[in-house]
Amino acid sequence: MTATPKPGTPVRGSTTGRPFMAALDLLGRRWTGRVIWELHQQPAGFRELQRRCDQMSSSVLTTRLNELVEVGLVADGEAGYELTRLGEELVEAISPLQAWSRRWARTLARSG
Amino acid sequence: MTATPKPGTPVRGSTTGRPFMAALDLLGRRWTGRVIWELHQQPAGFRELQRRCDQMSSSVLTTRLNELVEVGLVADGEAGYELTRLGEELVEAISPLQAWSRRWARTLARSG
DNA sequence: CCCGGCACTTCCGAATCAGAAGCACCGTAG
DNA sequence: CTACGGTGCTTCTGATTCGGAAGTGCCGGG
Repeated sequence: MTATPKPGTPVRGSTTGRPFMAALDLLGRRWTGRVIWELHQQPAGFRELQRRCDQMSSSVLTTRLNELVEVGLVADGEAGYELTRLGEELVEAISPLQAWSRRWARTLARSG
Repeated sequence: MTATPKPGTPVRGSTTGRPFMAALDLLGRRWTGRVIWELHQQPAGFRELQRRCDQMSSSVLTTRLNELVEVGLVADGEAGYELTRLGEELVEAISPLQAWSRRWARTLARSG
């Protein structure tokens, strides 16, 4: 498996390991954002999470969960998988994206 | 090529086409976030952009640029490729990620 | 005409992903 | 005890996507 991107470690496309680049790399993997978002809505076990992510493949879900645990965004607790404090902070950091995406939809609807 | 994710269109992993899911899908492609970020720093032509993105492959850069133009985030102007207003708003929407990534780095450095 | 730079495009091997199937481990019911 | 359903993976195969080198066509200058 490809190395999980972490700040301080050189990642795909950046030899410096700048935290922001590592974050872009981590988020730039299929399903990563979605998994984080769903766990923010509600902690869940493996299968429920898989259902909520439109039946994403179990093999990818396994690797995503491992990656996210490894970098401290997700923990395996009593309620199943759940976001850590850091994970919740990430959700807050990308939550403006929600409002933006609605603007995007409106703009595209008018002109595209 | 896979369809470019757009709000209102069913996208990979979501039959509803909810704008936010489309945004997560779009950003969840390799290099997309980075390309947007670099264009925000400074508009650039194809080759300069490729250099600034750590020599990402030209084939992928071409498809990313086409996708981003298609969904109205990037335009091909006088200074080369540049973000549209919508694109700049997206950068603002994800800019909290910068501060977060630094917290992430500090936290991992202590405990990971 | 020749050269260099640019913006791609094409090709192919490698990495990643999707999807189905299967496995081992519970806890409960019989 | 055995059977059974649910869970969290793991494995496998084929499709998609990515990486990287090479090539193409189009300027503009000399």
